[in-house]
Amino acid sequence: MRNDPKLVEKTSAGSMTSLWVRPGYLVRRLHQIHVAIFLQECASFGITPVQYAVMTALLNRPGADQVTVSREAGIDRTNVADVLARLDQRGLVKREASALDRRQRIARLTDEGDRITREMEHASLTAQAKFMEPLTIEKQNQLMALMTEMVQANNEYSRAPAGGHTDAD
Amino acid sequence: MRNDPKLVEKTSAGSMTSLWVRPGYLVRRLHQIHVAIFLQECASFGITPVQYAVMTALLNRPGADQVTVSREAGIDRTNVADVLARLDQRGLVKREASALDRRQRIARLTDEGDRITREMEHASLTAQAKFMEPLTIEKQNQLMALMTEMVQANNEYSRAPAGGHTDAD
DNA sequence: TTTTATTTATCTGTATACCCCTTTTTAGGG
DNA sequence: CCCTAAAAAGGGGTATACAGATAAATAAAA
Repeated sequence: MRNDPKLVEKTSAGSMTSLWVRPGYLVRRLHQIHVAIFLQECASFGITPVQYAVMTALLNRPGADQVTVSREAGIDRTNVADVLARLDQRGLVKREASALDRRQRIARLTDEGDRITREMEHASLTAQAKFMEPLTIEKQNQLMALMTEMVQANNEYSRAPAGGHTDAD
Repeated sequence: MRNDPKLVEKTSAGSMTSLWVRPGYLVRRLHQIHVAIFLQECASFGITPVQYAVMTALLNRPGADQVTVSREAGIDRTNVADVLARLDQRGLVKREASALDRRQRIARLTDEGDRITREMEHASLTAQAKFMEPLTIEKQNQLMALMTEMVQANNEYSRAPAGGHTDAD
């Protein structure tokens, strides 16, 4: 009780309240925490959450261009290029110019990249479980449903439109 | 219906499923979206969410050292130093060596920093409302409760321990 | 076909976030 | 009192995230 952060009240300020009532603060902390758990759980692979997202996107869509990967993984276009460059440098991804559209740059997992992506699935699921662990199963489902609703509704914000699907499938 | 991202299924991969069932993906997107809305709503001030968190922390605790600010705002210690340096450069914060403990570097809002922090409260609340808008009030409360529970339980992860309170108050 | 608009990628610059390591200062133990 | 452990800050390095601008290629319109 005495330790409940929500009890923190304004001090010198006028109407300032605790950060704990700000959705943005909680979302930011949640993100920090998830990244920390993921990195801890997947330390042996040396792969970040964003890199893993890109790799699974390429697993689902081999030979996708950067914009497609960006939409698939919900990552900024500019950033996707950087991430792919790092993965390329580590030999997990190879990139080549598209024959169909010479503006596009096609990316594909190498054999090692493919292998690592599949091997990481277990660690990834462990990280997820550890992250959600504090909540009961029912609350976990509630949280997932609420977050999904939020992301879908606000999808247009930020430079990561997040298609998740394509009509041209 | 046809547009529901959750309907995306595995393709070439073995057991890979959509990113939309991964809590980490949703949290990352939610964070991206919140930052985008905040920056849009507070564009006239040129202040980022993290800078705003630091400024309100200093409003609540004038003359705090960097570690205290870090805990108060839930921000990495190293990062707080960078943020304070930028705010100092813009004349919103002034820093000085502590007289009590010469290891510490004390930070304080300038008059302009104080003024801007207070002026931003309205825009900040608007951004919050816009962010949560897609949900009903009841669901908003549910989401806040669930996120608070998660952050409290996982508080130890990431280098931003987030005190939020002090026994020595 | 020439012009215009759009798309894709790249480059520069800023800001967050965190790691490891070092320096300075303080606090504690012998 | 000295010496060691701990705390605070800083520097260097990596990785995300996005804004703004430019260049190249394609698509659409005149």
